[in-house]
Amino acid sequence: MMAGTEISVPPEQFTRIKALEVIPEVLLEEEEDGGCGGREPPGPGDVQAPCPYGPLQARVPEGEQEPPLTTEEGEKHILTLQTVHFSEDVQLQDISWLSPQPQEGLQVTVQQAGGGELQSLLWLGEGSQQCVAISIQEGVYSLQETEVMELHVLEGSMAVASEESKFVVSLAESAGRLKLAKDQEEGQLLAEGGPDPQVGEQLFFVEAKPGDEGRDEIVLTVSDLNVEEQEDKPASSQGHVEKATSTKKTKETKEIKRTFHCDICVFTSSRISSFNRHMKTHTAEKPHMCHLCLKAFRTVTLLRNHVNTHTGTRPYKCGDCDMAFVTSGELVRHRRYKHTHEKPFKCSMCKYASVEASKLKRHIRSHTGERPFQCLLCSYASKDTYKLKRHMRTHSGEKPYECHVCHARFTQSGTMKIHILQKHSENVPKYQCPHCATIIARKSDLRVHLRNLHTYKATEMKCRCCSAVFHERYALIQHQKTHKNEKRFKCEYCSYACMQERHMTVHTRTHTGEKPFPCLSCDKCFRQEQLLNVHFKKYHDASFIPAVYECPKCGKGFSRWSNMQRHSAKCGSGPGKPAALGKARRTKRKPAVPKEAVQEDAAAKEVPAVRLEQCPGEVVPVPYGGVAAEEVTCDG
DNA sequence: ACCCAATGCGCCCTCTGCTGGATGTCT
DNA sequence: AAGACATCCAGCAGAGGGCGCATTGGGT
Repeated sequence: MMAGTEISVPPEQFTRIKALEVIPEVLLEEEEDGGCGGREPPGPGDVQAPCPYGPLQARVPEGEQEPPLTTEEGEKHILTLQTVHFSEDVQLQDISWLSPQPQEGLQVTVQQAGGGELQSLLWLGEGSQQCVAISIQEGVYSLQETEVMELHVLEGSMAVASEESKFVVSLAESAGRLKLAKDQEEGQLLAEGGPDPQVGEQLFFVEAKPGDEGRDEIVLTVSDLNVEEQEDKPASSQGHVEKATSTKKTKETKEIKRTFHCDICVFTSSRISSFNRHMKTHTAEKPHMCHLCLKAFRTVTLLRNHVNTHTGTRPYKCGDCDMAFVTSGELVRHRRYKHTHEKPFKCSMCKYASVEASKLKRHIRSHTGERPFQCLLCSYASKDTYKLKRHMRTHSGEKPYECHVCHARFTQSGTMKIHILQKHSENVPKYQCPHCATIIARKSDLRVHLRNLHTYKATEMKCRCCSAVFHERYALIQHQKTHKNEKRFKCEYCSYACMQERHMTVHTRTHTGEKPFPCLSCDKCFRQEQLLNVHFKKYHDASFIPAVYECPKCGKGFSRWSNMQRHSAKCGSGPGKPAALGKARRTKRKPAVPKEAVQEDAAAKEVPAVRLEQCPGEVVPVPYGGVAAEEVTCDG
C-alpha cells in the first residue's frame, strides 16, 4: 500500500520534546559506540541500518542530564510531537512482515532521498500520508493524528534492563498493535499477538491530542505487562484491569498488583475506589443535588463545598487574619502567601520562588519564551490565558472598565485606576525629578524626562547665543535662559542696544539711510517690510478696513489700541474692546502652571550633567496635593 | 465509603513599564 | 504663525500574587 511511495520528512520539525526527553543511558552509550542500541531487526527484508535518525530522535538537550527512566508502572513522560507530512524525499519500504495486521499498521524503513535510511516503526493512518510519530531513540512510532489510542508494543525483545532501572527498546520480533480506545476493537487487540512470556513486555500507552502550534501532545505511559485478565471488571465498561508483574529489580518477587486503566484517558490507579471515582469524571452523572439552587454535583464533598458557598460556611479560619476558607488546602496556601511566605517551588534559572507549582511553570515561560496561547486574529501569542483574553479586547474594542465619575471607559482596570487617580482625586501623587525641580504626574513620564533632559550625550550641544557647549540638554536650556533679556547687540553709531540681531539690522538702517522695501504702486521706500505692508494696505488696497478701537465710555474711535487706552484712562472707563479687527487675535491658552515658576527657580541652581545610568534609580513619589512649588526642593 | 491534604487548572487582579498621539508652552 | 519640545494621557503587554474549585492520593 505505501510501498514505494515517495515521501519526505521535513528535516527539522519532527519530534519536539516538551517536558522530559528520554534517552536511556544504555542507548546513549551504545550510540557512542556507533551501534544502534539493542535493536536487532531479524528475518527477511532486514532493514538494519546505521542510526541516521537525525531529527527523528528524541534527544536530551545538550547540557541537560536526562532523568533515569525506570520501568515503574504508570510512569509517564510527556513528549510533544509534530505532525509529519510525507512527500517526495523519503521512501517507505514495506516491511509489513513485522506487522501481523498490515492493513492497520505498517512497519517501514524510511528512505531519505539523500541516501540516509531512517529505520523506524510507523503506523500510518489508512489512506493518509500524514502521521504522528514518537521517537524513543530506537524506534519511531506513529499514531493516527488526534485519536486517543493505545500503542501496544508487545514484542519479545522489549527487554528490561532492570538492575539499572533502564530499558532497552528493540523492535526485534516486534508485533505492532494499534488500538483505538473508542472503537469496537477494544479488548480484542490485546489478545492478539500474545507476548513472549519469556521476556518482560511493556505497554506503551499513548494519548495523542491536538496540542499547541500544530504539534500533537503525546502522553506516553510506560508500564509493565505480563498477564492480562478480564476480572473484576470495574464499574465503568470503559476501563480495563491488568494484573501486572513488577519487573523492577528481581523478577522472583513476582509481586502481583492490580492496575486499573482508564480507557478514555491515561489515568491509572491501583485502587478500585480511586478508579471508580475517576470514571465518574467521564460521565455526566451528578447524583448529588443542592437543595438551594438545584445545581448537581458528582460527589458529596463537592456538594458540601458548594452548599458552604450558600451558607457562607468557611470552616478553615486563618489564625493570623480574618480570612476563612472552605477547604484546608486553601487555608494552607493562603497562609503561605500572606503569613509564612513559604515558597517551595524554586526556579533553577533565577531566584524566583513561588507558593504554587503552576506559578513556577508560568514563570519559566519567561525564561523559555514559550507562548502557547496564540491569538486567532493576529500574530500575537501570550504566555498565559489571561493575557490572551486581555489582548482580544484590542480586536473586539471592548472596554469593560468605566470611570464612575466621568464615565470614560478603559480596556484595563489599571488604566482606569490611574485615570481616576490623576483626574478625580485630590491628593494626586507626583514624581519629582531628582536632578531638577520638575514634577511629573507619572513615573514613566519622569523616565522620559530623564532620558530627554538629563542624559549625558557624547555630541556637544552649542549655545545659540554664545560659544558655550553642553552635553546635557537641561543644562543647555538653563544656560540659554541666562541670555534672556540680555541686549547683546549694540549699535556702533549710537547707544542703542537690543536682544535680537534682526532688530539691530533694522536700526542700523536709520544710520545708513538704507530703505530696501520699495512700494510697487508709488515711489515710496521703507526700511522695514512691515511698514511697506501697512502703507500698501492704507493707500493702495481698496478692500482694507482699518481697525477702530472704541472707548467704552464715550465711544470715541482710535486707530491704535495704545491711543485708545491712554484716552480711556483719562475718561475713567476700563479698557475698551476693538470695534473691528483686520485679523482675529490668537486666543491665549490658559496661563502657565506653577511648574514653570518652579523650573525658573531651579534654573538658578547648579544642575550637573548626569548620565542616565548614573541617576538614582528610585523615584520618590512626592505627595503633591496642593504643595506650593517653593516647598519642593531640588536635590540634584 | 469517608475524610483530608495535596495538586493542578483557571480566573482575575495589581503593579509595572513602554509607546505614541494629544495637548500645552515656548521661541 | 509655526515649529520644536515637554508633558499629559490612554493603550497595551509583561510579570506575578491570590483565590476558587475540581480532582487525586492515601489514611482510616
